[in-house]
Amino acid sequence: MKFEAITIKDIAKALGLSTSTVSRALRDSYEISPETKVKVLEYAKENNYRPNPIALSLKEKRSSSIGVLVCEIANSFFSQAINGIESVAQEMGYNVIIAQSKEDFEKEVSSIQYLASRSVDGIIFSVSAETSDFSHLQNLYARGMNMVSFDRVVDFEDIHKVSVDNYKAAYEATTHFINNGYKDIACVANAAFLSITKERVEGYKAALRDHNIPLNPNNIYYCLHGGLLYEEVVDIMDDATNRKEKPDAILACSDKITTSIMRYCQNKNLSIPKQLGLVGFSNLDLTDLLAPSLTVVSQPAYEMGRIAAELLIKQIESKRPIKQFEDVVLATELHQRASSEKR
Amino acid sequence: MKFEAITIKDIAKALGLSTSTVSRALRDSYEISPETKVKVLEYAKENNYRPNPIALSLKEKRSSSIGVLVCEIANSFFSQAINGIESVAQEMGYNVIIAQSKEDFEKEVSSIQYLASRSVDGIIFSVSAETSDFSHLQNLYARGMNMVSFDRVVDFEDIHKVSVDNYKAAYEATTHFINNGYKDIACVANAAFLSITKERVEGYKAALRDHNIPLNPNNIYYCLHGGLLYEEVVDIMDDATNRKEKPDAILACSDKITTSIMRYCQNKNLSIPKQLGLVGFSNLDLTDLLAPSLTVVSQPAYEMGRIAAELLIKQIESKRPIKQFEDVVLATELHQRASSEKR
DNA sequence: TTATTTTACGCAAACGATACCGGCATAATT
DNA sequence: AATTATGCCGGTATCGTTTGCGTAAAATAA
Repeated sequence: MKFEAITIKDIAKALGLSTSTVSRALRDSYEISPETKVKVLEYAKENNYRPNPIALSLKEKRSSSIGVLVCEIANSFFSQAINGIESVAQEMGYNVIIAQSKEDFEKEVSSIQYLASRSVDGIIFSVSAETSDFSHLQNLYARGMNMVSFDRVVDFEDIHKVSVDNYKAAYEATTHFINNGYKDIACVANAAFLSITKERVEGYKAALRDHNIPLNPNNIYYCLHGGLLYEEVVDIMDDATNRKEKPDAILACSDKITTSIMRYCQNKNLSIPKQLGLVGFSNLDLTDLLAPSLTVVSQPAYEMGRIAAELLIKQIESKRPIKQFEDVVLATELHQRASSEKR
Repeated sequence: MKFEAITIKDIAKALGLSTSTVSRALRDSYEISPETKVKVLEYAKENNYRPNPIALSLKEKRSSSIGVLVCEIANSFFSQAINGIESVAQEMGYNVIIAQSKEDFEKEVSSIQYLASRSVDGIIFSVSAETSDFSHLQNLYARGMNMVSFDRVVDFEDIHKVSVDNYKAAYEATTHFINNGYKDIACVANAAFLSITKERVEGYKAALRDHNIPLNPNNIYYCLHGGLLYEEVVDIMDDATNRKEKPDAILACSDKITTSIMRYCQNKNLSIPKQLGLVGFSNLDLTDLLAPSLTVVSQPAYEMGRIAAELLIKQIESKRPIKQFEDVVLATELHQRASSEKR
């Protein structure tokens, strides 16, 4: 079964005109008589004519679509960010093709290949937790694909970046713990390669340093799969809670990690915040309803998506190569709740 | 700036061959000598040749892409369903274009227009809460677009449908309330037009009837915007909790409605389940961590997405028009937790 | 040697839309 | 009356790829 749309040729045949005349009539060219225009326009409307975007893409060498690569749609941060991207894309006449890496390097490479071969006009990407080699992205960028790095940014020269101040976010969260009387704060971070991980861990370390708390290297944990696997978090928590010197608070550096830790604590009957304080990075809109209500660092995901899309589309539509590259860094918000209450 | 990919023409020119020879060599045609094939293949590989899918689409009259229309990506049910759709699409060589209606009729119409004009090969759709007129969908289907109705299904003749047994889900949830000693159970449903709303309300009514509980019409509430607006739920809850005869339990028929009610209760210091029992339809994976842990009806969203995508792609690739239309109805799961504990 | 088949390739049309080039009427100008 | 201008429209190439058809050269058969 196939969906057969009416073409300019059909209109031409039906009205005894040439395709060029019909094309010009539809585009309201001055070279076409008003009567012919009316005839064509009426016939087109009656038969619900829509120009074939594929033919246009082929001719114009652009597809009016942008690709988005994220690790996972079913993640509040990314779905909100995609919402932002979509809203801008819609306004500007682009459509959005989404690809997921599932935090898997191979899948990221093939997804990028896929987007490029689907002739998107540009790509907004956030790298997977497994990605330490960026050549697939760098090569594509070098070959002229329009790209904006987003959230988990890469340090290419001359590329638009949109992210949040992860250093400050972690610094504030850690300081919040310290101010509330926590002494031995652990940090469960994402994969070590990621920009967000490095920045958050740095912020965490800096906060300890500035408050004269010695850093215990054992207190820093990394999740190679970004917490996508529950077992990953279980192993870490087993270690943390069975060590000689147990941490009294945990800074969880991603949505998944945060909820996994909460689930672990529930399963093990560890009470938050009594036995363990918890602050998590999360964009879920019901963290206030959790037991206990969760102190979170939230990111302006929708806004980040909008900005990234605006930068990308501006780049796509720019006549001359862009010289000035933006490094947009937005602020996060710390919502203080029960999970990190004063000791 | 534009991303210029290498074409078959470039290869032909470089090797002193014709485009047809190159094309056939790439497709490993028997008409091409082994030496030429090797030359072409090597050159193609070195220069990272990828066939232009747009040109192919134009020629083949198919785009190898499917459209998905949902009300909202940032909704656990739909993002899981999209995951299912994506996984099948990937396997079968299709890409997915997502459009959101945001529960808005106008936006749904324009999104459908958009998908159709983007020449997708088929569409999986779940109608918006505002949609009572289905002609935009029916017309498109009549004109030959491959379509699968999903979740919030429509009652067209001869169309694949994938949904859950909403009647039974609501029946079981209501019965669960009754068995736990609740007497006056209200139902906060989605927009009245929706198939899921009708079925869930019917299941709710049937459970009451079967347990000889008289139906109080005031106990059925509808959310025109599907709970997307918090105020909508506030108005309903204000009414329900200030009536003379106040319900002692609420069946919340969507994710958003459920969390909105929880938030309302928290704001108003209404204790769940002491003052008000709550069961909600939800696909969030942390409802067990809420305060109180939430009794939910969960849907096999991923599986639904997979099935819908399989049906659609089978239909797209079928040579002859499909005669046999599936009406797949999957089972939901009731997870009993604290929010609906025995009175 | 001649006739026939096979091998290996090129030519050109097609998909839908656009745009340059050109042409034929009729009208306006000299 | 001859020339120019203008209004209106058609022919055709183009984007990248596939494919049916045609054909030269080579290989085989007669």
